[in-house]
Amino acid sequence: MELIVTEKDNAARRLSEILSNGDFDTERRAGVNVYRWGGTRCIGLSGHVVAVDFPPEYDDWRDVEPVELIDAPVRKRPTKEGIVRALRLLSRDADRVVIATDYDREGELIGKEAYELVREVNEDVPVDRVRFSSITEREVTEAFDDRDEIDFDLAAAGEARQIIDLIWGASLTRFLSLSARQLGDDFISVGRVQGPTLKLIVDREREIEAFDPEDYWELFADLLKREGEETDSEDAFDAQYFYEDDDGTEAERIWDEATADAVYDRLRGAGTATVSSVRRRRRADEPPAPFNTTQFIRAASSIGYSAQRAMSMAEDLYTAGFITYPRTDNTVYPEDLDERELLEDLSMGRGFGDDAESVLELDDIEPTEGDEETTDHPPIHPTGELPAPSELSDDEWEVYELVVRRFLATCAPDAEWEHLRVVTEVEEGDDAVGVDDGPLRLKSNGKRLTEEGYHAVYPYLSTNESYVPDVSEGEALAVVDTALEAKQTQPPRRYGQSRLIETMEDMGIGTKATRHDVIQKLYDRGYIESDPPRPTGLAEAVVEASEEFADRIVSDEMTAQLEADMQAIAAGEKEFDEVADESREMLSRVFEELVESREEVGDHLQTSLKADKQLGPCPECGDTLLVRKSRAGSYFVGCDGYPDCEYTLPLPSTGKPLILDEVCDDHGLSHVKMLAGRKTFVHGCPQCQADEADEQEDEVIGVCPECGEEHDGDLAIKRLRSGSRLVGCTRYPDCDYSLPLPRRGEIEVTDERCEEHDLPHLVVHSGDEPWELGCPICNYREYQSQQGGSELETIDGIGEKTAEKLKDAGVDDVSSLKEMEPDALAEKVNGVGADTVRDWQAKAN
DNA sequence: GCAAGGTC
Repeated sequence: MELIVTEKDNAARRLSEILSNGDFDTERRAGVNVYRWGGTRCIGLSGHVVAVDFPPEYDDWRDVEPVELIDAPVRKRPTKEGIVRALRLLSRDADRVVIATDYDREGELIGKEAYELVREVNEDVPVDRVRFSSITEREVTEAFDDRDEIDFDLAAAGEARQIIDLIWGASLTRFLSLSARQLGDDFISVGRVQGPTLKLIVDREREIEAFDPEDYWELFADLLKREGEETDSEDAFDAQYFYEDDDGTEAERIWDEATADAVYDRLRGAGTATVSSVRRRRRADEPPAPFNTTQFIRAASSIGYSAQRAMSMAEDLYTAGFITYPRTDNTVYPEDLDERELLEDLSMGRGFGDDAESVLELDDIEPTEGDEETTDHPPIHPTGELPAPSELSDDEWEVYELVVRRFLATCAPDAEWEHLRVVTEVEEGDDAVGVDDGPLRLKSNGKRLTEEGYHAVYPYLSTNESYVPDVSEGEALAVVDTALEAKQTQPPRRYGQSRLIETMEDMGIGTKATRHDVIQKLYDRGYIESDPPRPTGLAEAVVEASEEFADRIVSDEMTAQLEADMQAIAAGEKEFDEVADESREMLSRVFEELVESREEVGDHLQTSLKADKQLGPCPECGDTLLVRKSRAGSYFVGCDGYPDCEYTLPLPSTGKPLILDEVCDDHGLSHVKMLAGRKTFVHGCPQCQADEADEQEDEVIGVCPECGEEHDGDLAIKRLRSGSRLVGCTRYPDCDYSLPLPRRGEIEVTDERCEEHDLPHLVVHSGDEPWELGCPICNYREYQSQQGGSELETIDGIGEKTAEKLKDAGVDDVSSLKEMEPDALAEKVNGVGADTVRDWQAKAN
């Protein structure tokens, strides 16, 4: 039997289709798909199925000095048990094995890992390596006719990366966490990629903080063409004062007020401006290049999606077969992509079908190309498989349409703009002051889209025009309005997520598949908050400590050096051991200094951590109020003087608190924002919230359905000290019956009553339109039924569709998921492996 | 409970 191993299930299936001429069977081994035809079996891995790690005796952070990790043994451990088991089972019976993982460095390493697993159970079987850059009939056939061997040098280059990342990352992460006594969930991490990324954000924040704004002035005028005596002020157009600075370059900003005033006096006194030059230019506006991951994320962010969310939707669209693989650097469509055929498929699509057809009508379709041409995956484009209307959520559809329209755009013609630049000279008014030796000049820039081109099918880029009329040299224009605007230079802007990813790409850190994950990790670690991300005090302290003692971990040089070393290993010029040992020595030197400064580093980190949580003075004892976390995991405000001072204030139960810059005038406490994705809201001053709740009387609206008959409990609208509102029993805490109410808006109790529950209908007044909440019990029931059946979706990695599939397999809640045998469940659910099930079960616990 | 890199 011949066994073919690919990097992922998807590739295994497509490869099998080609090699078997579409005639293959699918079987399941240990919960993993195996494709079978004739004497051949094909199995897909899931990327790396083994990981490097330290032996278990190094697991306890408190037992091991971080420095010991530098020379600790490193072993490989299976991480995808099911796949490893299936691979071993198949390898025993194989008389030939073919490694067909991706054609890149990481693919070579994944191939070597598979090779080692095969060797464990089968010492003699010959192992071939085939390389192809896209899974097409021609390339695959050629690759299988021309088999090669595994490139162990290339794989070793990848292994060097693994081990260096592990040793540096783990030892420094543990050192920082231990020195600041941050163990458990709140550990403090650093790494080769997250380090420089964090420094990028912190450096920008430093620039912003250090920024010293400068005053400047700009002058504007509205000009109007004089046509006989008729003038229409709606046709006025903008002009801006400019001059030539000392270098002879054009400048608009005037840096001192006296000059600005003097020039403005001249401008204001003028009634006429005479056209001194007219320049007309046509400019071609080429359609954008095909999408790689970074540019896709950028475009998705321009329509409002975070990097993480855009990628997760793209992955779903890919798994469902609607778009190509979303992790790619390639910006050149492969030769074998038939654009016409794809356009024909897309022309049947709702929403963009007509646009696809309009592109099809072109005589010549020549798609744009970007700078980067790689061979592993094509740029992201639609597959031509069209989703049915109900198959995608609104958001997914929006992202899908973006990918489709980007493809259309790359095949569409150039757009064309006409730029018109008009320079006018202003006649001096009566009380003019001679500030400027030459004439006072104004410029107007107009642009008009003369050919819509690709914009017709790709509406995501601005096509705003600015109006400047046809004028000729020597023509006199009326100055109808003038303005002197005082401005200030602005600090640099914070990086947005997509800009950050682009910068990481430019710096060469991370990969197309990991950059967005790294940013997510920075959020998870409490290093950045909000969007665009702002660094916390902790982040600043981590970067400062790293800069002082382990500069490499926050510098992109570490990656640059590593890349060079990996090249050398791959080329056979350096040995793996040599590179790894050099790196170990360098890390040892870092630790020599670090260990001496352990306390200093720890104190600094701890101080910053505390500062991130400080709200202001405690009204009881004058010490500091801090955001704290209860044992149960909920947040509250407590006094730093605890246990001497037991003052507390509650916080809302949804979200993670973020302390804002704004401070309450009455209590001197910082305002608090609760971060909870789309449900994020500003809580404000927690003391004010509590005080308002204390002042507000409960409003009785009916009888408690739980204890009313027995104990005369009433239902009332209550406001809690945490700011939330509910309908609850007046006998609380003896009776804890409650129904949720919205946080915002005034609640009106109407005369209309619910017959079933004998409660009044409620109306919520927030925003412009009041909305009918109705009977609170009916409202809650409806809410619950909408949420019903989706308890599984609370587990990270299970979405709506997967939950649906699990339900079909008889698993409809978390507890029955936990009871399932992973292999058995994987057998039943298509596209889900036993490892995934184990992963879910671990998360559920 | 560490990193970064694959993939889902």
